[in-house]
Amino acid sequence: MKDMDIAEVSRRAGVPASTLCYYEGKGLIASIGRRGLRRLFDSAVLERLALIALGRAGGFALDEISSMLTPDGLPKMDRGRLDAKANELDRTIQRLTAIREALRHAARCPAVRPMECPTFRRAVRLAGAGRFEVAPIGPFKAEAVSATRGKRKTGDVDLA
Amino acid sequence: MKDMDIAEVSRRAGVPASTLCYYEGKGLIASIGRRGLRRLFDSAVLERLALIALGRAGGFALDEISSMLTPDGLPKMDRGRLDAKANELDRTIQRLTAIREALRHAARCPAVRPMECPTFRRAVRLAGAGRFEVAPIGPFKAEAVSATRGKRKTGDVDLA
DNA sequence: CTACGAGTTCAAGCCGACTTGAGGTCAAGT
DNA sequence: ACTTGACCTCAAGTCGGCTTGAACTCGTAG
Repeated sequence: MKDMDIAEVSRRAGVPASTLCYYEGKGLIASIGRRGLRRLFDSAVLERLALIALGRAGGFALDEISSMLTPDGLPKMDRGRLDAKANELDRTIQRLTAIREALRHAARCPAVRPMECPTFRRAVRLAGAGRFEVAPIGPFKAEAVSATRGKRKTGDVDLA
Repeated sequence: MKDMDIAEVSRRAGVPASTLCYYEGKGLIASIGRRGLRRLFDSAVLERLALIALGRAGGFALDEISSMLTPDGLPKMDRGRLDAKANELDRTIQRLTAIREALRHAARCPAVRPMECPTFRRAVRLAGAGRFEVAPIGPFKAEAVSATRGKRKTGDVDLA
């Protein structure tokens, strides 16, 4: 396979050349050599870029992605790690699904105040958005859905 | 209703006081007055914060959220806008689902190189990886969202 | 041979959503 | 009256993922 210059990789992968440099700097991709100063890539990089894009689309950080790939582009994670990631994603999906339903519902629910509507409140709860002790009309137990991985130091919601 | 000081709101909503100030500055929430310098809130703010958290959890920007709420906390978006949002979210969910499947599959597929496996390739394709318009992932999780607000003019992707 | 322009490096900038720090105010407890 | 410490404001810092700019190199077409 003929090797490609950065412009061609950029074109074929749909990734700006500047990003390719950046990725190379981070060790996410590697050029196969140089012609003068210029990088040369072989087509394997396209595959690798696809994997990187897949990871990004899944919300993974670049560092995380690079820890998931060997220098030769093979995944290097054990099954447990992959499954853990999948589960994490699964929780995200469930949250987003709840929010989507909340939006759809809000589009046609006639309740004056959204929180008066049980369906809406349920969505809020599923979204893990508000463990708030708001107007307890009906059973509204906030379970610690948290798992907030940012450092929420104020994280101890009272909700007695 | 007895009004609350910022510490109480913070505690009950699980949101740092600094964030409450920040939100007030942005016009997302409002205090009902001051005692001396100190802000006073009434309990309606908790509900409003729940809506804000819901929006954030859905990956919406603060500006976007504020454009969706009236000053009195009622949603002000028309049905079309809500549905559009829901659809957006729906596409995100589908992408994430594809990625989740890719991960699960990768955990047990014996193919040496991931891209040799048709199932995996399909997932990559469904994930829309390559031209990423990376969307809402987690709240409180490394903001994967942002960034792509620019122009991805480096358009067509051509996977290996 | 020479100019052109694609490529290179490195530092700095940008965006969003906050957080942190310095320095100041003031309500309330003793 | 005095101390305490919760609260205030505003500027600046942080983090991730890039992008942009300036200054420079060098392969290649004419």
